[in-house]
Amino acid sequence: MPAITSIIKSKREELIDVAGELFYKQGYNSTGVQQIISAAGIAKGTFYSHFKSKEALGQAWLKARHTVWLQMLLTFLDSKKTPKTKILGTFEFLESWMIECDMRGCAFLNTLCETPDHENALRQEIVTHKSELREFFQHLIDQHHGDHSKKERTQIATTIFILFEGAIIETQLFRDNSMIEAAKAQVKNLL
Amino acid sequence: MPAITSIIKSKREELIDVAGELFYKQGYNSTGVQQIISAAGIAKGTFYSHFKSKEALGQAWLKARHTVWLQMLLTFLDSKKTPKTKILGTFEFLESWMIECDMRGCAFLNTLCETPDHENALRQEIVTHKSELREFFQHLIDQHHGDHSKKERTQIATTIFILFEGAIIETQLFRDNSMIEAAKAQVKNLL
Amino acid sequence: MPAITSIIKSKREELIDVAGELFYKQGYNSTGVQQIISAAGIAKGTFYSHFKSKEALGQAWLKARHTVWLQMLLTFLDSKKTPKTKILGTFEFLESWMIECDMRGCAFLNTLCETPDHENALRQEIVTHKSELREFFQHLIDQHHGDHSKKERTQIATTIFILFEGAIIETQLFRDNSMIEAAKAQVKNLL
Amino acid sequence: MPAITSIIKSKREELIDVAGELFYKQGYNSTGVQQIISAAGIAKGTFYSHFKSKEALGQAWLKARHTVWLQMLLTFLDSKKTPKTKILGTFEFLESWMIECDMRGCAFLNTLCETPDHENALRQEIVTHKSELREFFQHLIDQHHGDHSKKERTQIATTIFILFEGAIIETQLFRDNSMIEAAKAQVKNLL
DNA sequence: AATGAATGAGCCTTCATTCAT
DNA sequence: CATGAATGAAGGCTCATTCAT
Repeated sequence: MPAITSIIKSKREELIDVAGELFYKQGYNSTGVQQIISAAGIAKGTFYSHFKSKEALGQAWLKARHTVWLQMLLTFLDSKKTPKTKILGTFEFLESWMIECDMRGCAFLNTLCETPDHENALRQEIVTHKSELREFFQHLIDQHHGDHSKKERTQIATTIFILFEGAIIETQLFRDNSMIEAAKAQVKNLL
Repeated sequence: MPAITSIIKSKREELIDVAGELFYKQGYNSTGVQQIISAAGIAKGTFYSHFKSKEALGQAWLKARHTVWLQMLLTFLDSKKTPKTKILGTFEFLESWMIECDMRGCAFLNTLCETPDHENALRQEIVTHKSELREFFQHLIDQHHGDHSKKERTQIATTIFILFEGAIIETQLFRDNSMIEAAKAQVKNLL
Repeated sequence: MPAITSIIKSKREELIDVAGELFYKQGYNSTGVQQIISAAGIAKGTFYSHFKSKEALGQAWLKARHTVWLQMLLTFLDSKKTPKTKILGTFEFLESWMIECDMRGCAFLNTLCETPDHENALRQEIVTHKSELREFFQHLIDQHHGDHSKKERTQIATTIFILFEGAIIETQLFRDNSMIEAAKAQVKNLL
Repeated sequence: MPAITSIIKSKREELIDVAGELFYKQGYNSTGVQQIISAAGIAKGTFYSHFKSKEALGQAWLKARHTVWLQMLLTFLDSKKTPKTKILGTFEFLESWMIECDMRGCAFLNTLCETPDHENALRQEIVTHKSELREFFQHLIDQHHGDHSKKERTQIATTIFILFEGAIIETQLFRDNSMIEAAKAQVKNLL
């Protein structure tokens, strides 16, 4: 039985799941190791046999979250067939995501704000995630605006990225989707 | 004598200053009351005679920060004479501010991300600050685009606001001013 | 009532007493803060309002121990009237002390051996204590051997000091007073 | 192949070596099993298949250290041809040893001070080591002072032993060789 | 033999707040 | 108005050892 369950999900992965949920809901700093192990039903020492520190768990969480989130987005966009509809769909995804998470916002941006020290180990995961998100927009814009210069395409993709990010954080603050609507409307003008 | 010194700066204001610096640098949650009173050179009890809780101090800090920050912005924009140059100047202000604060970002957005509970007392101050910032852009756009419809003007001001916010948070992450440049370039197109 | 008891012994001094007993019996490293506060009947936070760290308590302990120990020695030597009998009396004191403490040895030497890092804050207290003990022997030898050269007197006092120290540590190991006897016999030859 | 490598050094011996270095540098109590296995590059279970406890490893370490240390001493004394020069040479050995180990002192005395419980299993190894060291001096004195009575010879050998021990611990404290010099000067007078 | 997950008590220290002085 | 002792839960992490694989 342990063999079978371990095929399904390793203890390590389970720990990332349990901790990740708490990290997202309560914030990384506000979530204690004690709380994580209580939720996971394991002992302190066991935790530290899987992760050398809370920070290492935090890193693993963000790494996993990057994959999961991107997959969620791509699944959402599956029905959209053109670069343009995919880009606009990304903002629709944002709307449904924000409603679902009760406007909790982005795990990466939240963690960014919680880590003033820019040499913090978590920062690299955040940089990676956001870089790839910008790349995602860039890729779609390159397809959609194939006739524009590279410089123009970069400017447009970056603008969309900034609008996306700004929309996330302001939705988190104002707790309604009006900012996403405004961002999406502007994006439409750019396409 | 106390009257004179209190004209210069009251104990309460001094406390807000000292705590504010720590809150901004280290984050609100990561700054302890003990550290604040040590830095301020006062006793525990004294602290609680000025503020009923750390949260109350946090509120006072954000309230004061709103005023100070806006004043900094307006001073920066003093030389700009038109709505258009004032709006673009706001992004120039952002650039110089981010360099000065070593890309620490916005105290309000950082605190937002640290307070998952949206009923947190600090949230109201953040909402107020960001609402007024959006209003500030709205006011300038209303002047600049007097011929546009109200709906159009709202859309443009909101877009600029979102670009401003997104630029802040991404500058904080990537630690260079390229995002502000991109945002400013887009704003230029809107004016 | 609190006023009166505080005249007799402050909480801080009581804490040093309680901790000191544990430090001596179990060793500095093997005594936890939790155990100290349990024995003292106070809360964790209270402890840290009196001492900024366990190390600070350790320093205070050794500082106090130096005074107390020297007083014990001087009291023991009160009946001895000449430098010679005082020196030999010091070894008699050692005998009775070792019996009383069940051969636990010297708190300073024990702590020395527990602190490999020679920059450890406790080390200075140990150096001070042992320096003053050597000085104590020096003073008595200077009186007893007033006709000898300074160099000779220094050599003799240092020898006695080394014999004293060696006798302590070996008594601690072999758990009988034979080493003290041998040391004392040698000291007799030097006087 | 395992046979050949085991001729060179068994896993057990390697473990003693690795642990011993840590025990000596950091102290027995301050060195954790985890640190030992990390340094040795083996797993927890492997460790406990070689030693039933940390204490058992400690015993093995001291047992080995006794042999190694004595060998180091004898090698150092190889060039000394008389009992007298061998005894004085022992103090010269002490000087060079203390310099080499950065005044870390004697592993046996350090461990003695870390083990308040005199029934501790490590104590026996320490007793054995120090007893043999005293015997070593006794042996040389018996040769050198063949004309003295046994009682006199015992007194002299014990005195030298105590001076040696006292010199070790005070060199550890004061971090210079002056105590060894003084002890050696006194020993000269006894020969 | 060797692995490393599991245990749970313990490490030192800080948390925000209260309250008697 | 100021002081700082008092609280006790919580912070992240290590301890020596066991045991199923």
